[in-house]
Amino acid sequence: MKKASLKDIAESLGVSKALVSLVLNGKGDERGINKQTQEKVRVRAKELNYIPNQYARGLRIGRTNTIGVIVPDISNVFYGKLCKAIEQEAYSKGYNLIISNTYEDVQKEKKLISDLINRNIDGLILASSFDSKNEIDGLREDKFPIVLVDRVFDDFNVDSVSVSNTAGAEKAVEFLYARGVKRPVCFSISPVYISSISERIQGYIGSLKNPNDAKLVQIPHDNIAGGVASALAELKNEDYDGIFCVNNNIAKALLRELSNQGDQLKDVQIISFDDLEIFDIVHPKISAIAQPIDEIGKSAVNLLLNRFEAGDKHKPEGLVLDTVLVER
Amino acid sequence: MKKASLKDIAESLGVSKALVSLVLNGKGDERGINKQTQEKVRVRAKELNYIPNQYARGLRIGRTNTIGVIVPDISNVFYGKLCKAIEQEAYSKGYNLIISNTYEDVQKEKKLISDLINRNIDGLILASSFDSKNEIDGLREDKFPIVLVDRVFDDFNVDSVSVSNTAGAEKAVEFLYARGVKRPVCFSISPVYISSISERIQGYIGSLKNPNDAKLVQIPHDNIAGGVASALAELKNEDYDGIFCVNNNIAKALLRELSNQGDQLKDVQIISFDDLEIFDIVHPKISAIAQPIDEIGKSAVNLLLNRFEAGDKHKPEGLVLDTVLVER
DNA sequence: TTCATGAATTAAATCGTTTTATAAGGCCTT
DNA sequence: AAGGCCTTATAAAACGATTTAATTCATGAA
Repeated sequence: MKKASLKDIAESLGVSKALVSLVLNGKGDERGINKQTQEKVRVRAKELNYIPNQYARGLRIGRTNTIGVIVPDISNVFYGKLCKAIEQEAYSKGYNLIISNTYEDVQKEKKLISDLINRNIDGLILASSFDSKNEIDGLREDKFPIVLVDRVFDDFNVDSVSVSNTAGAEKAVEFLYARGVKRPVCFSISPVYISSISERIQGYIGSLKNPNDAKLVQIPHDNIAGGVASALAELKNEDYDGIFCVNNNIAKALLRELSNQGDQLKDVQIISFDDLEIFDIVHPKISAIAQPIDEIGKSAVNLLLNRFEAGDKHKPEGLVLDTVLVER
Repeated sequence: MKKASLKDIAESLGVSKALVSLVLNGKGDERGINKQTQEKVRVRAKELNYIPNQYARGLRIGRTNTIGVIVPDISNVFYGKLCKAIEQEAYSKGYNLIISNTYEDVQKEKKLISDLINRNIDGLILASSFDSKNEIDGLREDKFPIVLVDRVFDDFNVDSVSVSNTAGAEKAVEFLYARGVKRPVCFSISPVYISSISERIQGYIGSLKNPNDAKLVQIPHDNIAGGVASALAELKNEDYDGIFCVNNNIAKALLRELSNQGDQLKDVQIISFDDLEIFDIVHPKISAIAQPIDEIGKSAVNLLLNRFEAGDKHKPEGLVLDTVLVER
């Protein structure tokens, strides 16, 4: 049983391919095609289990109803949930996704972008690892529809969805103070050129009571476990009583290290950017600055769809969503 | 700057599209095309930044170098990691992925399968929520290349990659006994028709010292938190000292519930199928039957690629991988 | 001169749609 | 009988690649 094509339907009914195409695309009435004929076509299409070949269609009309998604690592819960949110919204609007991971590899990201584009995706949702917007300027010039998420660049000419990282970090510091913390320290990831991370660091420093003795630990992104361990060792004799983790990876590593050491840090308050389900079942419990992941995904898709409809006269939008403090 | 096509290259060089196509597909020598001409073509292609239109190509040759992946929920860490493993292997072999989630919705799964297939994916990797293989018989008849992962059916006519769930569950029970547990109970998910789950239950029952008083709790998959809570309440007066969770979702819910209740179950040993990073940073620590996720993904892709090459004379293979006990 | 051989290249068909421009036929007017 | 005007339907071109079956042209052999 081979797949049925337009031609099969047409021949079996003794009509033309054009007519069948018109009917199945809902243009039957508009084009004044006999109701009965229309009905016949629809019935036969169902009988033959006709499914249009999207590639022929895409070739002809230049759209494929497919959105490309590029994230650093889909097995990271944050991006997993983000992809889920994107997928649900896209699916409900009739779009499929092609998802790819960069693992923070800039070269791979470049290759992926061109790979996806020549697969005729209609648009791209990108959580980029690039250190500057230069890399995506080419896309901008080509007016390729793109939405940046999570990690954005200061550029009003491209759609983006992000959260108020600075404000989130401020909330985190305020929370620590409110819990009686006197000297908070920030566990950050390096490199810090990624917008979301640098904004969080700024927010942290900016809201310290005494910005001059900001304690900032940089942990290499490719050796988080080791970085956290040595950071804790170095801080051993320092005087601190609160920790702000810039993302969930750091918080997880911190938890693991504390667990290994038999958590002798009982009197330290911890808060992390990104909420994880596990944060309230571990010891010590970890408070969090939660991102509205579903909304980020949903907005990104809708921004892209708007762009599809408006075409060139679309005015790029930089959406900034709020975070939520989850106290534990 | 519009995208360059074969025709653009051909015209700018005064040769035919056919020649350009041949050269760029590496068939230049084989077809005896002048070396210099070949060089000219390649140079010009680069100049014009030529990228073949995959949809035209796919339409013509019937392949698209795209693999469809359908999983229940990509934001579940297990499937997230599985997708990552699949993506890495596929990418290294020149394939892209289209990933979709079913959220255990059988109707959506059906729709997704036909959606993906008419997008001309070359093959499908499927972690199915179907309760019987009937649903995929249509695909089998059409000889559509498909590999089942994680959840398989007893059917030697379709490729599959799974783990030895029964043996894994046996290991789990043995582990509990070895830790001095006398009366283990199994927290299962319902419905249990999913192969992986039912095999684990069988393994559990089969390896009990006294199968007659097997304690089996069924927790509805759409209300795991509530199910676990009421299960614990019911078991309150029962006499048990070990828990085997059939998957990570149950273990997570159990942890949360224990945490809420201030874990008054200190003397209960817990082991879960599927390992999670967090299992060793929570209290109580949770042992696990770990699945070789990377290998599952890798094998699935390679099985599919073998099938592509061998075509109809491919003999389906049911790969069963071993689990690893992680003691904590 | 003619014919075969081989090297290098190409014309044209094809994949399955969509869409534009046109046609066929019926009926009504004049 | 001819024209005009609906209604309904269709032929054919286009999208951009691949591939088969030819074609051209030079060379060497008979």
